[in-house]
Amino acid sequence: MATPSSSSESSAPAGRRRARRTTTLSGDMADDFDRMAARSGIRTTQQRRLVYEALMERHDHPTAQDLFLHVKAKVPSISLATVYNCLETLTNSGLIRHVNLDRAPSRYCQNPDPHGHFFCDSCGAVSDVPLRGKLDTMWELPAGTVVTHAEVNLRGYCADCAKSASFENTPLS
Amino acid sequence: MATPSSSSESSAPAGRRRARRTTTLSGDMADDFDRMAARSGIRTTQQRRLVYEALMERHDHPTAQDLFLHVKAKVPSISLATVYNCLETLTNSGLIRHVNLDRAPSRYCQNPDPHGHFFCDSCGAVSDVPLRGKLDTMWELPAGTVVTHAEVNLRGYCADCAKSASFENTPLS
DNA sequence: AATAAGATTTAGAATAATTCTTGATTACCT
DNA sequence: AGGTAATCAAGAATTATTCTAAATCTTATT
Repeated sequence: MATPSSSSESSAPAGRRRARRTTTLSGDMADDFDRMAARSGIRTTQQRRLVYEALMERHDHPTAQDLFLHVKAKVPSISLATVYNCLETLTNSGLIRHVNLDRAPSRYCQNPDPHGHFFCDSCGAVSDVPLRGKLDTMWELPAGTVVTHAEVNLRGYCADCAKSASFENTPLS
Repeated sequence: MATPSSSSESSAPAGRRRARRTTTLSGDMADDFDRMAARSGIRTTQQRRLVYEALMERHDHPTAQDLFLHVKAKVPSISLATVYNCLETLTNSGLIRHVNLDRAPSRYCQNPDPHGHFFCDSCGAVSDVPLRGKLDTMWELPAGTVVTHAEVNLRGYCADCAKSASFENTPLS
């Protein structure tokens, strides 16, 4: 009732399996989610799919609140707690990443591969940062230590802001 | 009235300048704080000195609450908000460091030099981690980006815990 | 040493992100 | 299709941290 299907299902190419799909952008993305969810051993619920898709649409590392509003526009019955639950499940399954800077509201990252994050103190932008070299060559840990999660967070001024800014903080090096 | 001076002031060796010292461990450490505070341009209050000293006594990255209880044992009038204020001032002055893992209570680090932190998910220990190489060679940022703060947080199992543990999480690599 | 001005401290209230609780709904296995 | 455990919605609860206002302290200046 809420979401009219944009094109008739019968015109879908052969090779597509599932039929009922209430709300989504492209069937491909939804299939992606279902496939990854199955591989991760988590249940595929509509809420998880919507939260996942909402995050995949964005490269700006939204907060749970951001995603909640976005998803709620399509499915008004969703609750913020559910968005938190979905994000936790997706994070634990390795499909997305959870990003924290200081005690600001958590942000979420669509890119599950190892990388760092840069936070611009001037414009507030958050961006992915490729890391040079293999993770375990970057630090020295006692033999026998097992590292399951690594997090690299940088703060400062992005190139655009740095040009015009007189920053109060001294650069690191 | 509250704090009797422990020794007569007149017997202090020449070369010492300041006189009144209410509560401290060793004069040396207090002098350290006063010197560093002066260099950083912050006021030297008794609370800041006590919080600083409490942190310097420990290598285990205590929380604000931990430090509050420790200092309160000596100076019962101190408030938790003051401990937070002092820690923020000391952090902003670069005398100590603020450490966050996920959304657990903030921890504080006595070592202001660049290094990372390792959190053991089994025993809860937090330890400093030396970083190999210079910071700005570890990641790739667009030209012109200014980095003022860098944070490396690792999570997993310390050598002791890893020996006996069957961990649920897969190691990173 | 006394004074003035502004910073800091205290105590408790307020904030806000996140988690918890409970009953209803849903996905998935057989 | 039916049974069962997982998940969801709604709102209350939690809790680390920040804010507020009045009192006190630090420091620079007499």
